[in-house]
Amino acid sequence: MGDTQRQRLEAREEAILAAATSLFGESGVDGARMAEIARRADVAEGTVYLYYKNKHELLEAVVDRFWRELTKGAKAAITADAPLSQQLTELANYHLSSLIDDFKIVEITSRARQRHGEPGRQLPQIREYVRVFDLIMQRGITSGELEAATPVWQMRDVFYGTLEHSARTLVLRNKPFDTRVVDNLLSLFDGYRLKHKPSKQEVGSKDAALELLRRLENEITRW
Amino acid sequence: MGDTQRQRLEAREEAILAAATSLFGESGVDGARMAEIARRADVAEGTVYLYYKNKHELLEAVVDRFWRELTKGAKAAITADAPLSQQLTELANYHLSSLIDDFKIVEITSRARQRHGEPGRQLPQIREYVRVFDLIMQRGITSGELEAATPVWQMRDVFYGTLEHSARTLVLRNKPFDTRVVDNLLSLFDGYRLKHKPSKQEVGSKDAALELLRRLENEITRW
Amino acid sequence: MGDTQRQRLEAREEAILAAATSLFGESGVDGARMAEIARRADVAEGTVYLYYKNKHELLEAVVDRFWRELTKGAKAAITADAPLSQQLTELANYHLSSLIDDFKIVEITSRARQRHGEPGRQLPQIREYVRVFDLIMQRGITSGELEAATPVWQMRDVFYGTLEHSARTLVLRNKPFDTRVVDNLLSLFDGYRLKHKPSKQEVGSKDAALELLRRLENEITRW
Amino acid sequence: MGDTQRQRLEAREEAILAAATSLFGESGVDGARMAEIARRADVAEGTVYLYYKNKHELLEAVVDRFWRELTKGAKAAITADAPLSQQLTELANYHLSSLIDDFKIVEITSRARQRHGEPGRQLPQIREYVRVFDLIMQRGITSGELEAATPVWQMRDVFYGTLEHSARTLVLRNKPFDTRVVDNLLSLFDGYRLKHKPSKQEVGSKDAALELLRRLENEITRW
DNA sequence: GATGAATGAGAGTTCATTCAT
DNA sequence: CATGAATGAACTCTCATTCAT
Repeated sequence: MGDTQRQRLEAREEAILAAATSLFGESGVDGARMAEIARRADVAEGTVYLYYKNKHELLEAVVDRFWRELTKGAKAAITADAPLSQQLTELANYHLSSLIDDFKIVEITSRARQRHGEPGRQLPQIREYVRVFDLIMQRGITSGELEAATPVWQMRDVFYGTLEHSARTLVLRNKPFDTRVVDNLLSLFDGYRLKHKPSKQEVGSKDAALELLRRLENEITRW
Repeated sequence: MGDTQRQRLEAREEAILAAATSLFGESGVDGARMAEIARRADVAEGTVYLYYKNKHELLEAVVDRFWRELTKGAKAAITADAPLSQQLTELANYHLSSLIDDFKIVEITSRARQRHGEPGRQLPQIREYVRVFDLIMQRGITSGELEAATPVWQMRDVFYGTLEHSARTLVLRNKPFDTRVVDNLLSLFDGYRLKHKPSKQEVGSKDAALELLRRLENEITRW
Repeated sequence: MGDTQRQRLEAREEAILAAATSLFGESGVDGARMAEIARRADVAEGTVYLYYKNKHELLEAVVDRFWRELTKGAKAAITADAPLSQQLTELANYHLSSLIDDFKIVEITSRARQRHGEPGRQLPQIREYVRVFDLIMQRGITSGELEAATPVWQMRDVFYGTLEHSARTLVLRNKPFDTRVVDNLLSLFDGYRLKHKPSKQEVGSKDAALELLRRLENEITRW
Repeated sequence: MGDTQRQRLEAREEAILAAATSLFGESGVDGARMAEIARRADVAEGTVYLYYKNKHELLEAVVDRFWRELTKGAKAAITADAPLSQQLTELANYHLSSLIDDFKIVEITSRARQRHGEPGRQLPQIREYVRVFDLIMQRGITSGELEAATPVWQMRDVFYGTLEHSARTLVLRNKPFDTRVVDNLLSLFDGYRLKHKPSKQEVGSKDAALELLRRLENEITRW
């Protein structure tokens, strides 16, 4: 029974978090009414305050959970023993699609950083998420797939920042997930890769141009 | 006398905008009180409403002005006839340092996108700013300093996104402007640079295709 | 316990209505402050809004209640099986004295008709009250005490309108309830009554005049 | 030039009054904005205050003018030397149709009575208008067409009140002017009319009393 | 623990009125 | 006289939070 009791509590907390997440996403932090969150979680208004001291703590919990889940998902999306390029692709795909899907929560995150009017703090759960990126980069260096000259954080900033900005661009233009963003980023990342074989890549540059031309023609019609 | 009158009006509008900008930055949109903005602008509360219909329109004006000024500054920062790498450096430095300095306004920008309960709109002034980046990239392609294979918007996403994310990282870690971020980004951009000027031999029947390619890219850039 | 709860809610609603009624009467609709109404009802300002969405709905409730109570009182004031003339007298007395007592609420009624910027609506509760008058007239016709030639609504307009206007006249002159108004109206209503016996009424017309003279002398001192 | 000047001033005052009248009628006293009144009168906001100290004085002027014009119109509508019944008909028609047409201004009149929060004052211009009714009644008595037994003010209350209430009923039901209202009222007024001219026989020692009676009536009429 | 009625501080906004030009 | 930008007091209403049940 103690278990059942605890489970009910957790289910309730989860319901509140889910309700808050969805409403924050829909209406923004200030647009979301505590009363509406309670209604969606199917609890009384006062009940929310049994779980979270106030609206801001609820927001922090929402954001915290979001990034924790995101971290979990990122780790799950990566094939641990695959070659670097595959791992990067997997992570890029996951990152870009997630940011697109939960764009609103990402935007709201900055609100959770503000405690009282102080300058922004770094949220630990976000650092945890970023660490996933760093980890992959580090692995690449260790395995010799990435050059060691560029610091991890710099490569990560490019990787993370490009995809984040692309996500915002896509969302604001009502565009869906776009593979080319990932493709481009990965091919750029070749610049960080140790080059053993300059070989075939340089061959047929004009054919590549023609091929690209064809692709572009298709793209234009889609834009 | 008409001039004096107009000047006073403009000075007042400017004072209100400045007051709002600083307070929004310090306290966030919702933390900023209209009364305090009026006080800082040294006008009566009601006066603010002569210039801006409501708080949200004031916010929009603040954000609008910020990005317009940013665009102006970016254009001024670039040496028009310098080689690409210098222009990129100048733009990157300007972008990174500006985002660091006005981090709060950048964060607040998302609030200005929300009109009522609609999904986010793209703000024209931001597009204008982004266009500066696109312009540089396009110039690079046209001058043959950048390869034409990668669409402008993709290179720009890397450039813009990396610096933006780096700015956030720096700010949240209380770090100042860091040259290495720019250096790294530029050296990465070498990946996009043509390693050798196209020789005459490569010119031929496929040049038309390349030309078309370039034209198409332009169209894409303009959406 | 549920009963106690419900009773408390109703008591509160009643307190708010009473407070609003008195303050609207004293200060007019726009002169009445919601804060003062709350204070008089001994509740917090916000509490008023739990019961009424806004000031206008509160006004509507006040007016609605007033006319409903008035209707109830009118019905109670009439002796159901008395002869017509008595019923008319009772109703006239009730109507006149009520309108005098609650003159302000009657005046305010027109404000409750305005919803937004629409033309005035008829208020159902007033129609209900007017229906009491129609009912009496109708009864008189049915019982043969009133002639059927004149439509009920015309007789009612005379009855209702005369008394209402008299009430306003009296109030604005700071005069109290005046029996002569009712007497006069009722004697006029003889014009609507079926005349079986022209008999004694015509006798002693000059004596009546003398009698009236004496009465009038008294009245003049009173005016 | 002085004349032109004065004329311009009067035209302006008139424009302001007209603008205020129409807007008060459309939007009610509190719904009417001084700025909008100024706009309609084609003057600057501040100009209104050169002619009227504040909004309430403007309201008083509007109401005052309305009833003065109404009085003028009523006098013009009556054929001075026609028989009583015709004069009554003319007055009734005029009264009813005017109240219907300017229902809003009539309703607003009560607002003009309130000075500061004091109880209502009688407005002199309304008294003047009512006096027109009294005058007709008095004429009827003097000419022997109306019986002297009923005080003038009582007959007038019936006459005035019935029509006023009918006007409100018609307006609120979106009905137009209805002749039957006037017809009914006039036929009812036959109850007040002498059925036969007083014969000489009835004249005697009691005539002095009757005469006094008539005199007293007059005094009462003037309050 | 759960409820939801009650709270009341505080916000944005309006608009009659003023006064420098 | 006329203007209309500026004023600022005062309003209604909201909603996060509390607490008696």
